[in-house]
Amino acid sequence: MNFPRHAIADKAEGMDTRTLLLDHAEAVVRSRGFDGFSYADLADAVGIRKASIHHHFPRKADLALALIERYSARLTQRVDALGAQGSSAAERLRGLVATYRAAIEGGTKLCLCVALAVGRDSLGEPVIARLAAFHDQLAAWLTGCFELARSDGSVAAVGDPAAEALATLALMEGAQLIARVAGRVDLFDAAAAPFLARLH
Amino acid sequence: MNFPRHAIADKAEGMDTRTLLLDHAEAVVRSRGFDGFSYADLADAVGIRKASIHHHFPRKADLALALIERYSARLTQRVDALGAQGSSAAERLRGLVATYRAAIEGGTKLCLCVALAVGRDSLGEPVIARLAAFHDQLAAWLTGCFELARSDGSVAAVGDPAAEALATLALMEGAQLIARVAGRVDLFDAAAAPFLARLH
DNA sequence: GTCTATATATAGATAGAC
DNA sequence: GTCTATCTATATATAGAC
Repeated sequence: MNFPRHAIADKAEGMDTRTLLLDHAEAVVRSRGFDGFSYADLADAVGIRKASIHHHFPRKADLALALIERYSARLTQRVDALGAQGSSAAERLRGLVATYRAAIEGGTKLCLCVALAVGRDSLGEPVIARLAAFHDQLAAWLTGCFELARSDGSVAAVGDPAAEALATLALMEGAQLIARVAGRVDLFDAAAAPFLARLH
Repeated sequence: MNFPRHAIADKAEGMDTRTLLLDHAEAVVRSRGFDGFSYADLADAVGIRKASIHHHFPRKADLALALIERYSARLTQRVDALGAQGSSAAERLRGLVATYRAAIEGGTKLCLCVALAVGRDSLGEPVIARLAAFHDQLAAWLTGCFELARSDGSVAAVGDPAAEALATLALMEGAQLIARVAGRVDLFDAAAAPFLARLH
Protein backbone atom coordinates (compact mmCIF):
# COMPACT_ATOMS: atom_id res chain seq x y z
CA MET A 1 0.00 0.00 0.00
CA ASN A 2 2.70 2.41 1.08
CA PHE A 3 0.57 5.35 2.11
CA PRO A 4 2.55 8.51 2.78
CA ARG A 5 2.68 9.29 6.48
CA HIS A 6 -0.58 10.67 7.82
CA ALA A 7 -2.34 10.37 4.50
CA ILE A 8 -5.43 8.85 6.10
CA ALA A 9 -6.24 11.27 8.75
CA ASP A 10 -7.11 14.46 10.45
CA LYS A 11 -4.12 14.38 12.70
CA ALA A 12 -3.20 17.95 13.52
CA GLU A 13 0.51 18.28 12.89
CA GLY A 14 2.53 19.58 15.79
CA MET A 15 0.08 18.32 18.38
CA ASP A 16 1.22 15.82 20.91
CA THR A 17 -0.07 12.41 19.76
CA ARG A 18 -0.44 11.09 23.29
CA THR A 19 -2.66 14.05 24.18
CA LEU A 20 -4.74 13.60 21.03
CA LEU A 21 -5.23 9.94 21.90
CA LEU A 22 -6.31 10.78 25.42
CA ASP A 23 -8.68 13.48 24.18
CA HIS A 24 -10.44 11.22 21.70
CA ALA A 25 -10.49 8.26 24.07
CA GLU A 26 -12.00 10.36 26.82
CA ALA A 27 -14.73 11.67 24.55
CA VAL A 28 -15.73 8.21 23.36
CA VAL A 29 -15.56 6.61 26.81
CA ARG A 30 -17.84 9.32 28.09
CA SER A 31 -20.41 8.71 25.37
CA ARG A 32 -20.13 4.94 24.80
CA GLY A 33 -18.34 3.46 27.81
CA PHE A 34 -14.91 1.88 28.03
CA ASP A 35 -15.94 -1.28 26.17
CA GLY A 36 -17.62 0.83 23.52
CA PHE A 37 -14.54 1.63 21.43
CA SER A 38 -11.47 -0.11 20.05
CA TYR A 39 -7.93 0.89 19.15
CA ALA A 40 -9.12 0.80 15.55
CA ASP A 41 -11.75 3.48 16.22
CA LEU A 42 -9.18 5.55 18.04
CA ALA A 43 -6.63 5.14 15.27
CA ASP A 44 -9.15 6.38 12.69
CA ALA A 45 -10.10 9.36 14.83
CA VAL A 46 -6.53 10.45 15.49
CA GLY A 47 -5.10 9.54 12.12
CA ILE A 48 -2.46 6.97 13.00
CA ARG A 49 -2.40 3.19 12.78
CA LYS A 50 -3.59 0.83 15.49
CA ALA A 51 -0.09 -0.45 16.17
CA SER A 52 1.16 3.06 16.87
CA ILE A 53 -1.29 3.43 19.75
CA HIS A 54 0.36 0.51 21.49
CA HIS A 55 3.57 2.53 21.56
CA HIS A 56 1.83 5.10 23.81
CA PHE A 57 -0.46 2.73 25.71
CA PRO A 58 0.76 -0.88 25.44
CA ARG A 59 -2.51 -2.28 26.76
CA LYS A 60 -5.96 -0.80 26.92
CA ALA A 61 -5.75 -0.90 30.71
CA ASP A 62 -2.82 1.55 30.52
CA LEU A 63 -5.04 3.90 28.56
CA ALA A 64 -7.81 3.60 31.17
CA LEU A 65 -5.39 4.45 33.95
CA ALA A 66 -3.95 7.42 32.08
CA LEU A 67 -7.48 8.70 31.41
CA ILE A 68 -8.54 8.63 35.02
CA GLU A 69 -5.19 10.02 36.16
CA ARG A 70 -5.56 13.03 33.90
CA TYR A 71 -9.24 13.48 34.70
CA SER A 72 -8.60 13.33 38.41
CA ALA A 73 -5.82 15.92 38.19
CA ARG A 74 -8.02 18.25 36.17
CA LEU A 75 -10.98 18.05 38.53
CA THR A 76 -8.77 18.36 41.60
CA GLN A 77 -7.37 21.57 40.17
CA ARG A 78 -10.87 22.78 39.47
CA VAL A 79 -12.26 22.21 42.96
CA ASP A 80 -9.10 23.61 44.53
CA ALA A 81 -9.72 26.79 42.57
CA LEU A 82 -13.32 26.85 43.80
CA GLY A 83 -12.11 26.53 47.38
CA ALA A 84 -9.65 29.38 47.14
CA GLN A 85 -10.16 33.12 47.72
CA GLY A 86 -12.37 32.75 50.80
CA SER A 87 -15.52 31.88 48.89
CA SER A 88 -18.64 30.80 50.78
CA ALA A 89 -19.77 27.19 50.93
CA ALA A 90 -22.72 28.06 48.71
CA GLU A 91 -20.42 29.62 46.10
CA ARG A 92 -18.19 26.55 46.07
CA LEU A 93 -21.15 24.18 45.72
CA ARG A 94 -22.64 26.26 42.92
CA GLY A 95 -19.28 25.99 41.17
CA LEU A 96 -19.33 22.21 41.50
CA VAL A 97 -22.85 21.97 40.09
CA ALA A 98 -21.77 24.09 37.13
CA THR A 99 -18.79 21.79 36.55
CA TYR A 100 -20.98 18.68 36.45
CA ARG A 101 -23.48 20.41 34.25
CA ALA A 102 -20.82 21.41 31.75
CA ALA A 103 -19.60 17.80 31.55
CA ILE A 104 -22.91 16.70 30.04
CA GLU A 105 -22.12 18.55 26.83
CA GLY A 106 -25.63 18.95 25.53
CA GLY A 107 -26.95 15.63 26.82
CA THR A 108 -24.43 13.48 24.97
CA LYS A 109 -21.90 12.66 27.66
CA LEU A 110 -21.27 11.65 31.24
CA CYS A 111 -18.31 12.53 33.41
CA LEU A 112 -15.50 10.00 33.03
CA CYS A 113 -15.99 8.76 36.55
CA VAL A 114 -19.58 7.69 35.95
CA ALA A 115 -18.78 6.25 32.54
CA LEU A 116 -16.04 4.02 33.97
CA ALA A 117 -18.03 3.03 37.05
CA VAL A 118 -20.54 0.94 35.14
CA GLY A 119 -17.99 -1.33 33.48
CA ARG A 120 -16.12 -1.57 36.78
CA ASP A 121 -15.58 -5.33 36.69
CA SER A 122 -14.10 -5.23 33.21
CA LEU A 123 -11.43 -2.77 34.34
CA GLY A 124 -8.27 -3.90 36.07
CA GLU A 125 -7.68 -3.58 39.81
CA PRO A 126 -5.42 -0.49 39.54
CA VAL A 127 -8.08 1.41 37.61
CA ILE A 128 -10.80 0.44 40.10
CA ALA A 129 -8.62 1.55 43.01
CA ARG A 130 -7.84 4.87 41.32
CA LEU A 131 -11.53 5.43 40.64
CA ALA A 132 -12.49 4.78 44.26
CA ALA A 133 -9.69 7.06 45.49
CA PHE A 134 -10.96 9.83 43.25
CA HIS A 135 -14.48 9.43 44.66
CA ASP A 136 -13.08 9.59 48.19
CA GLN A 137 -11.18 12.75 47.37
CA LEU A 138 -14.25 14.47 45.97
CA ALA A 139 -16.32 13.36 48.94
CA ALA A 140 -13.69 14.78 51.30
CA TRP A 141 -13.74 18.12 49.48
CA LEU A 142 -17.54 18.19 49.68
CA THR A 143 -17.46 17.29 53.36
CA GLY A 144 -15.22 20.34 53.88
CA CYS A 145 -17.78 22.46 52.04
CA PHE A 146 -20.60 21.35 54.33
CA GLU A 147 -18.47 21.88 57.42
CA LEU A 148 -17.84 25.39 56.20
CA ALA A 149 -21.56 25.74 55.52
CA ARG A 150 -22.33 25.06 59.15
CA SER A 151 -20.23 28.04 60.19
CA ASP A 152 -20.88 30.48 57.35
CA GLY A 153 -24.60 29.68 57.18
CA SER A 154 -24.71 29.87 53.39
CA VAL A 155 -26.51 26.51 52.99
CA ALA A 156 -29.94 25.71 54.41
CA ALA A 157 -30.67 22.72 56.63
CA VAL A 158 -27.23 21.12 56.77
CA GLY A 159 -27.14 17.72 58.43
CA ASP A 160 -24.09 15.50 58.89
CA PRO A 161 -21.40 16.91 56.55
CA ALA A 162 -20.10 13.51 55.41
CA ALA A 163 -23.58 12.29 54.52
CA GLU A 164 -24.46 15.58 52.83
CA ALA A 165 -21.27 15.23 50.81
CA LEU A 166 -22.14 11.75 49.51
CA ALA A 167 -25.73 12.81 48.84
CA THR A 168 -24.52 15.76 46.79
CA LEU A 169 -22.05 13.64 44.81
CA ALA A 170 -24.80 11.08 44.17
CA LEU A 171 -27.18 13.83 43.07
CA MET A 172 -24.65 15.20 40.57
CA GLU A 173 -23.83 11.83 39.05
CA GLY A 174 -27.44 10.71 38.98
CA ALA A 175 -28.58 13.96 37.40
CA GLN A 176 -26.03 13.43 34.64
CA LEU A 177 -27.40 9.94 34.00
CA ILE A 178 -30.97 11.16 33.78
CA ALA A 179 -30.03 13.96 31.41
CA ARG A 180 -27.97 11.56 29.30
CA VAL A 181 -30.69 8.95 28.91
CA ALA A 182 -33.10 11.51 27.54
CA GLY A 183 -30.41 13.57 25.80
CA ARG A 184 -31.80 16.63 27.59
CA VAL A 185 -29.65 18.93 29.70
CA ASP A 186 -32.73 20.58 31.18
CA LEU A 187 -33.40 17.40 33.16
CA PHE A 188 -30.10 17.96 34.92
CA ASP A 189 -31.22 21.47 35.79
CA ALA A 190 -34.55 20.26 37.13
CA ALA A 191 -32.90 17.56 39.23
CA ALA A 192 -30.38 20.04 40.63
CA ALA A 193 -32.93 22.77 41.34
CA PRO A 194 -34.02 21.65 44.84
CA PHE A 195 -30.37 21.48 45.89
CA LEU A 196 -29.51 24.87 44.41
CA ALA A 197 -32.53 26.33 46.24
CA ARG A 198 -30.79 25.51 49.53
CA LEU A 199 -27.79 27.69 48.63
CA HIS A 200 -27.94 31.32 49.69
CA MET B 1 -17.49 -34.44 19.76
CA ASN B 2 -21.12 -35.46 20.09
CA PHE B 3 -21.71 -34.31 23.65
CA PRO B 4 -24.94 -35.60 25.15
CA ARG B 5 -27.49 -32.82 25.50
CA HIS B 6 -26.68 -30.45 28.36
CA ALA B 7 -23.50 -32.31 29.30
CA ILE B 8 -21.60 -29.05 29.65
CA ALA B 9 -23.75 -27.14 31.95
CA ASP B 10 -25.72 -26.22 34.98
CA LYS B 11 -28.94 -25.81 33.09
CA ALA B 12 -31.77 -26.57 35.46
CA GLU B 13 -34.04 -29.00 33.72
CA GLY B 14 -37.65 -27.95 33.53
CA MET B 15 -36.86 -24.27 33.69
CA ASP B 16 -37.78 -22.00 30.86
CA THR B 17 -34.60 -21.39 28.83
CA ARG B 18 -35.66 -17.93 27.78
CA THR B 19 -36.12 -16.93 31.42
CA LEU B 20 -32.75 -18.41 32.37
CA LEU B 21 -31.12 -16.44 29.58
CA LEU B 22 -32.76 -13.23 30.71
CA ASP B 23 -31.79 -13.86 34.34
CA HIS B 24 -28.14 -14.43 33.56
CA ALA B 25 -27.97 -11.62 31.04
CA GLU B 26 -29.51 -9.18 33.48
CA ALA B 27 -27.04 -10.11 36.20
CA VAL B 28 -24.04 -9.65 33.97
CA VAL B 29 -25.28 -6.42 32.39
CA ARG B 30 -25.78 -5.01 35.84
CA SER B 31 -22.25 -5.85 36.89
CA ARG B 32 -20.25 -5.40 33.67
CA GLY B 33 -22.39 -3.36 31.31
CA PHE B 34 -24.07 -4.38 28.06
CA ASP B 35 -20.81 -4.54 26.11
CA GLY B 36 -19.20 -6.55 28.90
CA PHE B 37 -20.54 -9.96 27.96
CA SER B 38 -20.99 -12.14 24.90
CA TYR B 39 -23.34 -14.87 23.78
CA ALA B 40 -20.49 -17.28 24.56
CA ASP B 41 -20.42 -16.20 28.22
CA LEU B 42 -24.17 -16.50 28.38
CA ALA B 43 -24.12 -19.93 26.73
CA ASP B 44 -21.64 -21.21 29.32
CA ALA B 45 -23.64 -19.80 32.19
CA VAL B 46 -26.94 -21.27 31.05
CA GLY B 47 -25.60 -24.50 29.64
CA ILE B 48 -26.59 -24.34 26.02
CA ARG B 49 -24.64 -23.48 22.89
CA LYS B 50 -24.17 -20.02 21.46
CA ALA B 51 -26.26 -20.77 18.41
CA SER B 52 -29.22 -21.77 20.57
CA ILE B 53 -29.37 -18.31 22.10
CA HIS B 54 -30.01 -16.85 18.67
CA HIS B 55 -33.19 -18.89 18.55
CA HIS B 56 -34.54 -16.92 21.52
CA PHE B 57 -32.90 -13.56 20.75
CA PRO B 58 -31.79 -13.36 17.11
CA ARG B 59 -29.65 -10.28 17.72
CA LYS B 60 -28.15 -8.89 20.87
CA ALA B 61 -30.36 -5.82 20.49
CA ASP B 62 -33.40 -8.08 20.87
CA LEU B 63 -32.00 -9.29 24.15
CA ALA B 64 -31.45 -5.71 25.33
CA LEU B 65 -35.02 -4.82 24.55
CA ALA B 66 -36.40 -7.91 26.28
CA LEU B 67 -34.29 -7.12 29.34
CA ILE B 68 -35.57 -3.59 29.73
CA GLU B 69 -39.12 -4.68 28.93
CA ARG B 70 -39.09 -7.21 31.73
CA TYR B 71 -37.28 -4.91 34.13
CA SER B 72 -39.72 -2.10 33.48
CA ALA B 73 -42.72 -4.36 34.05
CA ARG B 74 -41.27 -5.63 37.31
CA LEU B 75 -40.49 -2.19 38.71
CA THR B 76 -43.84 -0.81 37.59
CA GLN B 77 -45.55 -3.59 39.50
CA ARG B 78 -43.38 -2.82 42.53
CA VAL B 79 -44.13 0.90 42.66
CA ASP B 80 -47.81 0.26 42.00
CA ALA B 81 -47.81 -1.97 45.06
CA LEU B 82 -46.14 0.78 47.07
CA GLY B 83 -48.80 3.24 45.98
CA ALA B 84 -51.70 1.02 47.01
CA GLN B 85 -53.48 0.64 50.38
CA GLY B 86 -53.56 4.36 51.18
CA SER B 87 -49.93 4.58 52.27
CA SER B 88 -48.40 7.97 53.04
CA ALA B 89 -45.96 9.70 50.68
CA ALA B 90 -43.16 9.05 53.16
CA GLU B 91 -43.99 5.33 53.25
CA ARG B 92 -43.99 5.11 49.47
CA LEU B 93 -40.66 6.92 49.21
CA ARG B 94 -39.07 4.72 51.87
CA GLY B 95 -40.22 1.73 49.84
CA LEU B 96 -38.55 3.12 46.73
CA VAL B 97 -35.29 3.73 48.56
CA ALA B 98 -35.38 0.15 49.85
CA THR B 99 -35.94 -1.10 46.29
CA TYR B 100 -32.91 0.76 44.95
CA ARG B 101 -30.82 -0.35 47.89
CA ALA B 102 -31.70 -4.00 47.33
CA ALA B 103 -30.65 -3.72 43.68
CA ILE B 104 -27.05 -3.05 44.69
CA GLU B 105 -26.69 -6.62 45.94
CA GLY B 106 -23.79 -6.08 48.28
CA GLY B 107 -22.02 -3.45 46.19
CA THR B 108 -21.63 -5.59 43.09
CA LYS B 109 -24.45 -4.36 40.88
CA LEU B 110 -26.39 -1.41 39.52
CA CYS B 111 -30.00 -1.28 38.51
CA LEU B 112 -30.45 -2.25 34.86
CA CYS B 113 -31.49 1.25 33.94
CA VAL B 114 -28.22 2.80 35.11
CA ALA B 115 -26.14 0.00 33.62
CA LEU B 116 -27.72 0.49 30.19
CA ALA B 117 -27.64 4.28 30.33
CA VAL B 118 -23.87 4.52 30.11
CA GLY B 119 -23.52 2.58 26.88
CA ARG B 120 -26.51 4.44 25.48
CA ASP B 121 -24.98 5.17 22.07
CA SER B 122 -24.09 1.52 21.50
CA LEU B 123 -27.70 0.49 21.94
CA GLY B 124 -30.24 0.71 19.17
CA GLU B 125 -32.87 3.41 18.95
CA PRO B 126 -35.75 1.20 20.23
CA VAL B 127 -33.82 0.39 23.39
CA ILE B 128 -32.92 4.03 23.99
CA ALA B 129 -36.55 5.06 23.57
CA ARG B 130 -37.74 2.33 25.96
CA LEU B 131 -35.17 3.42 28.52
CA ALA B 132 -36.24 7.05 28.35
CA ALA B 133 -39.90 6.06 28.61
CA PHE B 134 -39.15 4.03 31.70
CA HIS B 135 -37.39 7.02 33.29
CA ASP B 136 -40.38 9.22 32.48
CA GLN B 137 -42.74 6.72 34.06
CA LEU B 138 -40.74 6.55 37.27
CA ALA B 139 -40.46 10.33 37.39
CA ALA B 140 -44.23 10.60 36.99
CA TRP B 141 -44.80 8.17 39.85
CA LEU B 142 -42.40 10.15 42.03
CA THR B 143 -44.10 13.41 41.09
CA GLY B 144 -47.35 11.88 42.33
CA CYS B 145 -45.63 10.99 45.61
CA PHE B 146 -44.50 14.57 46.17
CA GLU B 147 -47.91 15.94 45.28
CA LEU B 148 -49.36 13.61 47.89
CA ALA B 149 -46.64 14.75 50.30
CA ARG B 150 -47.84 18.30 50.01
CA SER B 151 -51.28 17.31 51.25
CA ASP B 152 -50.43 14.58 53.76
CA GLY B 153 -47.46 16.47 55.21
CA SER B 154 -45.33 13.35 55.58
CA VAL B 155 -42.28 14.84 53.82
CA ALA B 156 -40.38 17.90 55.03
CA ALA B 157 -39.68 20.98 52.88
CA VAL B 158 -41.31 19.85 49.61
CA GLY B 159 -40.66 22.17 46.66
CA ASP B 160 -41.87 21.71 43.10
CA PRO B 161 -43.05 18.07 42.86
CA ALA B 162 -41.64 17.48 39.36
CA ALA B 163 -38.21 18.80 40.35
CA GLU B 164 -38.26 16.86 43.63
CA ALA B 165 -39.10 13.74 41.64
CA LEU B 166 -36.11 14.10 39.32
CA ALA B 167 -33.83 14.98 42.22
CA THR B 168 -34.91 11.85 44.07
CA LEU B 169 -34.44 9.64 41.03
CA ALA B 170 -30.99 11.16 40.49
CA LEU B 171 -30.10 10.62 44.13
CA MET B 172 -31.07 6.95 43.96
CA GLU B 173 -29.14 6.24 40.77
CA GLY B 174 -26.12 8.26 41.88
CA ALA B 175 -26.05 6.59 45.28
CA GLN B 176 -25.96 3.22 43.53
CA LEU B 177 -23.00 4.34 41.43
CA ILE B 178 -21.06 5.54 44.46
CA ALA B 179 -21.73 2.34 46.35
CA ARG B 180 -20.79 0.27 43.32
CA VAL B 181 -17.46 2.00 42.68
CA ALA B 182 -16.31 1.31 46.23
CA GLY B 183 -18.13 -2.00 46.48
CA ARG B 184 -19.67 -0.73 49.72
CA VAL B 185 -23.44 -0.71 50.33
CA ASP B 186 -22.98 1.55 53.35
CA LEU B 187 -22.11 4.41 51.02
CA PHE B 188 -25.60 4.10 49.54
CA ASP B 189 -27.02 4.38 53.04
CA ALA B 190 -24.94 7.44 53.84
CA ALA B 191 -25.92 9.15 50.58
CA ALA B 192 -29.60 8.38 51.16
CA ALA B 193 -29.60 9.42 54.84
CA PRO B 194 -30.30 13.17 54.38
CA PHE B 195 -33.26 12.31 52.14
CA LEU B 196 -34.64 9.71 54.53
CA ALA B 197 -34.35 12.25 57.35
CA ARG B 198 -36.95 14.35 55.56
CA LEU B 199 -39.54 11.54 55.71
CA HIS B 200 -41.79 11.43 58.75
C1' DG C 1 -35.36 -26.08 20.51
C1' DT C 2 -30.80 -27.47 20.45
C1' DC C 3 -26.97 -28.95 18.12
C1' DT C 4 -22.38 -28.85 14.89
C1' DA C 5 -20.07 -26.32 11.78
C1' DT C 6 -18.96 -22.35 9.60
C1' DA C 7 -18.90 -17.48 8.03
C1' DT C 8 -17.28 -12.92 8.55
C1' DA C 9 -15.67 -9.26 11.18
C1' DT C 10 -13.22 -7.25 14.74
C1' DA C 11 -10.77 -7.34 19.07
C1' DG C 12 -6.28 -6.55 21.54
C1' DA C 13 -1.61 -7.30 20.82
C1' DT C 14 3.32 -8.21 18.80
C1' DA C 15 7.47 -8.34 15.49
C1' DG C 16 10.36 -6.00 13.05
C1' DA C 17 11.32 -2.54 9.12
C1' DC C 18 11.95 2.36 8.42
C1' DG D 1 7.31 7.16 16.74
C1' DT D 2 5.02 5.30 13.03
C1' DC D 3 4.45 1.93 9.78
C1' DT D 4 3.13 -2.96 7.47
C1' DA D 5 2.12 -7.41 8.38
C1' DT D 6 0.62 -10.91 11.12
C1' DC D 7 -1.13 -13.53 15.22
C1' DT D 8 -4.54 -15.39 18.14
C1' DA D 9 -8.74 -14.91 20.26
C1' DT D 10 -13.26 -13.65 20.28
C1' DA D 11 -17.41 -11.29 18.56
C1' DT D 12 -22.09 -11.64 16.38
C1' DA D 13 -24.52 -14.25 13.28
C1' DT D 14 -26.21 -18.01 9.91
C1' DA D 15 -27.06 -22.75 7.64
C1' DG D 16 -28.77 -26.84 8.07
C1' DA D 17 -28.89 -31.55 10.60
C1' DC D 18 -31.30 -33.83 14.40
